[in-house]
Formats: sequence, structure tokens, C-alpha cells
Amino acid sequence: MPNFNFEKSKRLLNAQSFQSVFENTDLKVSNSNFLLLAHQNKLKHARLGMIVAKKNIRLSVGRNRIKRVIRSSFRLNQQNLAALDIIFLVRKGMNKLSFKDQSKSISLGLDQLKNKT
RNA sequence: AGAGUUGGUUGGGCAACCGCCGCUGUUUUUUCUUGAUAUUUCCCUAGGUGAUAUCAGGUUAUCAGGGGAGGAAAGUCCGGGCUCCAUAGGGCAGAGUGCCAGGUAACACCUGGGAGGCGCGAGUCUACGGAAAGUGCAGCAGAAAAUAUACCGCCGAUGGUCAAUAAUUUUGAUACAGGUAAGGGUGAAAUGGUGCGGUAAGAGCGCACCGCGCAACUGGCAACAGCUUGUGGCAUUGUAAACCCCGCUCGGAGCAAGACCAAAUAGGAAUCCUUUGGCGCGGCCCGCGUCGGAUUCGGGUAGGUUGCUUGAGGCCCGUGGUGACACGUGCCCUAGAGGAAUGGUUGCUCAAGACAGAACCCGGCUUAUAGACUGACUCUAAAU
RNA sequence: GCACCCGUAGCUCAGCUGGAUAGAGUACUCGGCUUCGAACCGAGCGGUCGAAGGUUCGAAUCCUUCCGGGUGCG
Repeated sequence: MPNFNFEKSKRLLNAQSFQSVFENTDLKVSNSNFLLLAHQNKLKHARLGMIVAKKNIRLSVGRNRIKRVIRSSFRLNQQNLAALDIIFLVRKGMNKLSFKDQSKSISLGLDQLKNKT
């Protein structure tokens, strides 16, 4: 039975964990819509952090929508990922894509991340 | 039927699966933990402390049930509640507000009414107190811009000069003194309007009507109104979203408020007392805290818990009121996160889904908004 | 959460307080100077004064509401 849960232990919760990923970036996946940074952690599962700037996506409805799409893609793909701390930086124009294109490109990025490990 | 005015309701629906956050219940005992009781260890007693067992509860986990963004959640433009500062008090300053009456916890909001503007009308808009308390400003143009004056013009009766005449009278000329504000032109604005009389020409100079001011009367709680009466010949332009005056209102900070539990670290913290001085509470007065002395032993950052959703709450009915609204009976509980939850996938369906995401909570205002449903009213045309 | 500032010519700003011509520098164009160019001198071009309402005879300026950009405190 695959585990699709997304509990608090699978998120990056404070500034220190974000900072450690920024300072010790092991892997990078770039795209016109987003940038992925990853760092090896000592846990047995991956953790996710998201940064959606107000500057890039003006309306809070759009920001919330993008975060939900990213979260659900992470949730469905987490079995395939190694023990990484991943930060998801969203760039301008992400909100102009449709739901399907967004989730497709996100899972593509996660696949690339998996291949690099 | 067309054109329009003005309110109200709603803001995709259904099903399945995978997820997130509270709540309720169940089971389990593993971890942690609180309280009570019993037994027991240590300390001289009071009492405190440690261990074990039982019961009750919390927490974590499993499963089940049920709930989970808005009409604007937005802008932060007003008004409150709540919390702390002193039970938030007095004066000045400052800020706001401004037809009248009512509603409200309060308001700059709402309701009803008045006045004025716009519209054929239904309706709609209005910061709508005071310009005889004072000060300021009013470019250019125009003669003159707030004092009353005179550019063109009109007159020149009266007085002057000149001419005619026998004449000091009379007639004519001149435009010198002077009179005038009718007309012209300028301007956003020029000192009531029309008519008649009057005059040298004119003029509220006189009269009639209209307008205006004041007073009375009548109606209205009032603002205000009156084709009611008297009176004043009419003098006092505009601007107060210029200073200002008058009436009314306003203490400050904000949930990162505040309260509780409390690692590390530093050694201080609390209570009482007294005079002066400095600092903070927007400025001043008052007051409070701090620097000094005495007494006592707890205080508190990170972090955590709480504040946190039952409230000026909603719905139905009844009563009072033109209405906003108030009162009463009954029923209902309807997000509470904390790097921040409402999503995704699939299928069906229709009109193919606009604007847009709670962060302490309410009442308004303003702004954004695809559509759908619906009440009342007006105008035009036709028919009856 | 609270407090506050700024939008004027292609660019950088003044003029707003205290109302009556929209201005300066730079850029651009033309002419002069020079053998030519730069510099310099002279002239010109260029503005819905962020938007919409209101007050006023008259609004870049005063008032209100929006739009965009930015700052500070905790």
C-alpha cells in the first residue's frame, strides 16, 4: 500500500532548515516556471518547502492554488524520491499555465531530480 | 412591446477515490503526563519527598461519523467591542464633524422629512452652520472689482461765456462749472426686475405687480413652508474643500494587545518611604514607573500554552412604528489555521462558472464582479 | 497590525504650502563656429501634470475615492 500522506514531518517548517538547503545545495533543477533546490537530509523520507513570492504571483488565490498543485504532486511522487530536503521556488508566469500543464511539469522536475541522485 | 428607474436573493450541481485541519465517539496499551486514594522510603514533628498499585482524565496512534472561506474574506476610509497603560479625569493645543428629526453600542452609517440642482417622469445628487465678529484674496479685460465711482454716452433746467433782440426778459449756440446712471462695451461677478408716472436728462424719485430683508400670524417636535398681514425703498458681490467664528465629538496604544508555564544566560526582582532632578506615557498640569534608602525572595528571554470563536449571532412567527429599528415566543450552533487547512483525479450535467482566499471579533462605507431568479414603479406606442 | 511618502517632457527634477505663463537640465532636430568632430553659442520639438469625481469664475496646486510604486516601526 503506497503512502500518499503529507504530514508535518514531510514539510520544511522553519527558517533554519530553509537556510541549510540554500547554503548546501547538492542538486538543482531549473525551468522557466520554477527552480528546485535539494539537499541530502538524515531522515528516511523527503521533505518539501515552497516559496511563492507575492512579487511573482500577485493574487493570494493564485499563490494558494500553485501551492496546492505542488503539494499534491509531491504527495503522489514521494515514494520515488530519496531522502532530500527540496525547496520549490516559483517563478513569474506559473499561474498562467493550466492545472494539467502545471502538474505535468512539476512531476517532470521531480523525475529529473530523481535521475540526478 | 420597447425604453428606463429602483430594491431583494443567489454566486455551478451530483457521485466515487486519494489527501489536509479542527470536533465527537470507539478501541488499544506502547510512550509521555495530571489529579485522587492506598502501601511504603528518607527527614525530629507539622509537613515535605521518592517508589509501586488502582481509578479518573489528558496526549499520541487506529478506526468511524460529521464539519471546514466571502459577498465583497479586499482597500484600511470611518465607528465600536476586547486587552494593557491610572476607574481615562481637567485646561490648552490638535483632529474630526456640520439642514432637521429619529435609529443605533457607535459612526462620516441608515431611515424619514426640508431646501436647492438635474430629469417629461419613476427617481437621483448635494461637506447643505456662519460672509451686518474680524482678516485675506478676486489675474486679464473693463471707467470702475467691493470703496462707491464715471470711459463712451445723455442732459446742461440752474450758474458762466458768446450771439440776436430796445431790454436785466426771451431765443439760440457752447459743453466751462455741474447733473445723471437710462443705454453701450468688459467680465465668472457691475449695486433688484417689468410697466406707468415723473424729469433738462435721469434715477425706488413716486406708484402698481414680482423679488428680497425684517417682524408678526398660521401650520409643523424641528429644519422649513404660506397667492396671510405689516413694514423697509432695497443697504450689506463671491469665496470659509482661504484663515477664522459657533455648536457637537474625540486620552494613548494595539491580539506581535494581554495572561499563564518556563530551558539557557545575566544578577536582579517585588513591596514600602521621602524631596529634588532627568526619562517614558503625542505637548502642558496632575498622576504613575525608574535613579536613592529599608524589608522580603523570587523574576524572566528563547520556546510552548492561551487569548480563539456563542456573538451588539442567525432563522421563523407575532406586536409597535411611515421607516431605519425595537420588543417577545420558539428553534439552531454554522472555519478557527499557525511557514498557515477547503485541493487533486475521474464521470455525468447545465446557462460552461465572474471578482476573488478568513488570521481577534463585529457595524458601516468604498472598490472589483460572468451570469441567474425576482418585487415595485415611470415614460412612449398600440389595443380594450 | 500601524504610520507615512511619491507619481509633472524619452530621462532627472522644480513649480503645489500661499490658486491665474507648465518650467530647468539632459536627450533629440536644425543653424552657427571648425578642414572635420567634440565642446560652445542660438533656435526649435516634446505634457490628457497617475485616474475619476467635487469645490471655485478658474485646479498640476484645495477636498474625496481609486490605481501604481516605495519607505519606516514592532
